[in-house]
Amino acid sequence: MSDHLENIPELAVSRLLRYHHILMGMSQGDVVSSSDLSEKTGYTAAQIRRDLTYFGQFGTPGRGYTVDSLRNAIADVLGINRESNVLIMGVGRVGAALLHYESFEKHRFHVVAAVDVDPEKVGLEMGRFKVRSVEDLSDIVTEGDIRMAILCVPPAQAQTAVEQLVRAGIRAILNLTAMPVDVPDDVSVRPVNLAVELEWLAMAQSRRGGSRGEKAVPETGFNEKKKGGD
Amino acid sequence: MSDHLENIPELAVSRLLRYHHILMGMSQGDVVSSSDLSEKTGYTAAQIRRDLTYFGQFGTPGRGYTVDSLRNAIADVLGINRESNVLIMGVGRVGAALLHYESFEKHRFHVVAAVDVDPEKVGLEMGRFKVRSVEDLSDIVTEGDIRMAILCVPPAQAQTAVEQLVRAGIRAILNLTAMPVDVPDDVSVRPVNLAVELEWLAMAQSRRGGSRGEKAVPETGFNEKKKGGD
DNA sequence: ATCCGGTTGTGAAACACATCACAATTAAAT
DNA sequence: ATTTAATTGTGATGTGTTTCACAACCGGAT
Repeated sequence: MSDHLENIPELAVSRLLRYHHILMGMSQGDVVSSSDLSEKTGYTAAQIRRDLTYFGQFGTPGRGYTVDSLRNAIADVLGINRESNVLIMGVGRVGAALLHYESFEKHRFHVVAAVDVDPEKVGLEMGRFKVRSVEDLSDIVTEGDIRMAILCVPPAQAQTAVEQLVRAGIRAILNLTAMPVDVPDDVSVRPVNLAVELEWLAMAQSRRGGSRGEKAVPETGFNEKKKGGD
Repeated sequence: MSDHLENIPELAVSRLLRYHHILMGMSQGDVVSSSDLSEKTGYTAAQIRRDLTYFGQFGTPGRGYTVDSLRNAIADVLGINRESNVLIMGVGRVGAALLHYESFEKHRFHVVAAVDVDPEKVGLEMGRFKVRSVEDLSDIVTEGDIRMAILCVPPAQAQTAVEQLVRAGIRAILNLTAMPVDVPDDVSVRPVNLAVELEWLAMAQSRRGGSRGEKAVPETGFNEKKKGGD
């Protein structure tokens, strides 16, 4: 059983992440069928079952899947079944907001440090954190066993900040600045740009206006029915 | 020329949005070739050319595409070639941060109002806005010709807030709460969940750790090479 | 005028992915 | 035990998407 992530179709991987997320919101003991998941996701039941066969067999015919074990199996194959420490780079309005964000913990991400260049901000108490200086970055990263960072600096400083992060040992960066950044091949960046997200909505809007009613905006950019997802 | 959005493959649409975004960051007069775009996006040059053929012909052989006209053609077919007014629902830490966010304007999104339920917050001056009461929502939406909203209320209030928005006439909602919401079929929701974005990074991490070096995290969840996105 | 490097646009082939439809399996009821 | 209703897992099939490879084209140099 249990093929590896490489052999699973890209599109299936994005759905698996979605299933995982939904399963997290269900009570562990429950049983869920492919058609239950179908309703919640908008994907067909057959597709969901097929997605799962890519890496094993988890269901019992006639009943379905137990939430707990299925969620666990997916997390295993996706490689997200572990804790991660996270650092917040830049405690402007956005960074400060994230320091109070609570849903990271549910997903086993632990925000363990906040860093800024501005001497005015270094030393301030924000939420349960004391803001630390970017000069101590390497130490902070090492001591805290941190590999991921959320980048919330002003766009103009994005590239500089990224280089500091990489030098300090960070391997994965969630880029919330509106600025694209370059990184070495062995570092991952995931950009989140709210303006682009609004473009998706604008597209959906014009689609409706232009013709008859149509599907809602897909989560990843692909097939799916309605219902907001988080 | 110029087929309509319905006939363009879903996956191509998501790439087109990406091209559009990149072209926005280039000087209007310049000429860009499919291989230039290939470098910037990680998609193959052939695929980029193919994507464009779905709705017309814009290039000149031997030279490439003029940034301005290509960007415009893409915006037209995607239906995002117009201004949109946007409302911010909930001015907690996140909502307040967005009131100062500047890159919306570049994408022709105009934040024109901020609304909250909390009487303590109503009337406050934030950025260039005076926070208004959720009770005036319908009026605000009508007067401001607003069809899109960014939802930044606490998760527990998400569904209620969405219902208020829909009743007031909002047709598209960017959901920044970590809570899935239900909407009527004629309303679009686009969820943005930072914890899920971190999961993507965690996946990429474990992929590297598990074997040899590999691709960076794709923007939409699919093929692409390296380089941070915006 | 002609050549030449560079690039587009696109049939055709290859590939990836989704859907269909059903045998195999199970838990529960009788 | 046997039946029943439900649901999984998967060959086979069909559709959608990407890649390949190259003719047609353009602008500039000679």
